[in-house]
Amino acid sequence: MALRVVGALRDDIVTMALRPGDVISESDIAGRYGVSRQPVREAFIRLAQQGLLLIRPKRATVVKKISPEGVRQSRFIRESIEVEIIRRLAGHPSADAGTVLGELIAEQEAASNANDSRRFHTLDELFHRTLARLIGVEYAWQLIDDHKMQLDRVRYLTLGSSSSKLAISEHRTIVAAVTAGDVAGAEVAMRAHLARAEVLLSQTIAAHPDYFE
Amino acid sequence: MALRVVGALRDDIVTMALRPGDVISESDIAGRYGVSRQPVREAFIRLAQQGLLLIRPKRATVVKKISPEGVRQSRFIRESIEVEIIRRLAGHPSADAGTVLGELIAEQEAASNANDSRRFHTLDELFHRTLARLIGVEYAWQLIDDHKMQLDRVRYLTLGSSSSKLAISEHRTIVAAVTAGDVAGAEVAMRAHLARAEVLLSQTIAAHPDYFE
DNA sequence: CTTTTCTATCTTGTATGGTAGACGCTCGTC
DNA sequence: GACGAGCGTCTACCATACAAGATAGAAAAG
Repeated sequence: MALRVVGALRDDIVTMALRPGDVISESDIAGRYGVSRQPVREAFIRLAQQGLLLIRPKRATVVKKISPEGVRQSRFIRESIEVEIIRRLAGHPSADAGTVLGELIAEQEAASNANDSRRFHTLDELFHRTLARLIGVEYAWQLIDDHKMQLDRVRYLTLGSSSSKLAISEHRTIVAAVTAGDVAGAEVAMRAHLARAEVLLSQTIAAHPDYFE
Repeated sequence: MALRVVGALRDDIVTMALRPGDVISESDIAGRYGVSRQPVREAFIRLAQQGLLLIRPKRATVVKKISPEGVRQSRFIRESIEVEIIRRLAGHPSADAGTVLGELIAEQEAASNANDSRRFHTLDELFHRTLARLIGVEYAWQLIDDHKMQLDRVRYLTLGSSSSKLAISEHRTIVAAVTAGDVAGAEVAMRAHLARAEVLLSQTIAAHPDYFE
């Protein structure tokens, strides 16, 4: 089906198997997956709406280059929402929030010690998603997830730079502030945690300038 | 073209010409607009991704009913971002921000006195969009715009209840806090401004229960 | 009268043919 | 040698035809 093509292409894009600037035609992808052009076309439309492809009518369809400005604003959106989440969470600290988050951090430490960066990435995402779930706005996280694909492409380029120990430490600081009901402290900790991605971006741009616009 | 169908259908949906629960088939719309099924189909995909349509495979396509939970979380997203915007704006008050916003409010008052609710709505949207533009995150507003369609459907159901005078007053309070560099005050004012939509929602649900799920 | 099964007719999904537009290359001209 | 016009070839786009699934209603069996 068409959805299968969507998933396959999205994976290829975020894992940089399809690199920014690559041109892909409907016929090309259709032949590669053994389907007709129509499902591929619909997949293109979906991915274009998600900002991964750029359809230039009657010309070609290219994998969208990463827009530094877009990444910056995606970070702004994420920081706005995550800060609001952490403030509400610290303002009304639930009983089991600390335990649930503590268990997640423990698993993250295990993954970090095992050098399983893939699993650590999953747990890190789950940590932030759990924060949203604890105040009942998990749907809001789905929104972040869509825009996080842009950030994930950058993150994939900098996979080896495992600063997982630092991230775990920051997670602990955040949880501590939440359980203590320290709204201002939780906000500061969350902003600091998210701010680390800023330097990553400029480093990545310098390392792969042709992937950006 | 297909984009024309998208625009027409989106307008019909937010203006309640197509009501939640209505079933629309590709052939039906295709015949109505004098085009083939294919462009209509692609329009359906786009609108489904925006949460306005629900495509049930091999069954039918229906105008999605308004999800109260979805509206609630859309409001959460909007409040998170707008609060962050107003805090940054109050923290670094630019010189001409006060004048630009003041002119917009003056226009709003003119539209309100003329009972031109359509124009007032446009100006209200422009006001918030300008706030985003002033700190360079206009793209973030586009994101809100997508999710605001859900809120706009609710707003359209309560069109006559013109509380424009109150909105203008709140706008003035927000701008005053921004120009004074009062971060906390601006945040409080913005939250109060956005919170008014909450009672609107429950009222609307009671008035049109069959439009919600 | 109730229940079950089958069929007619909807729907969306897929495949294919044809169309118009944009690009690049070749050839001709200055 | 440099530049410009014309043509071939690529693309996304649209229209049409076919296929597969799902539902509603009628017909038949209990």
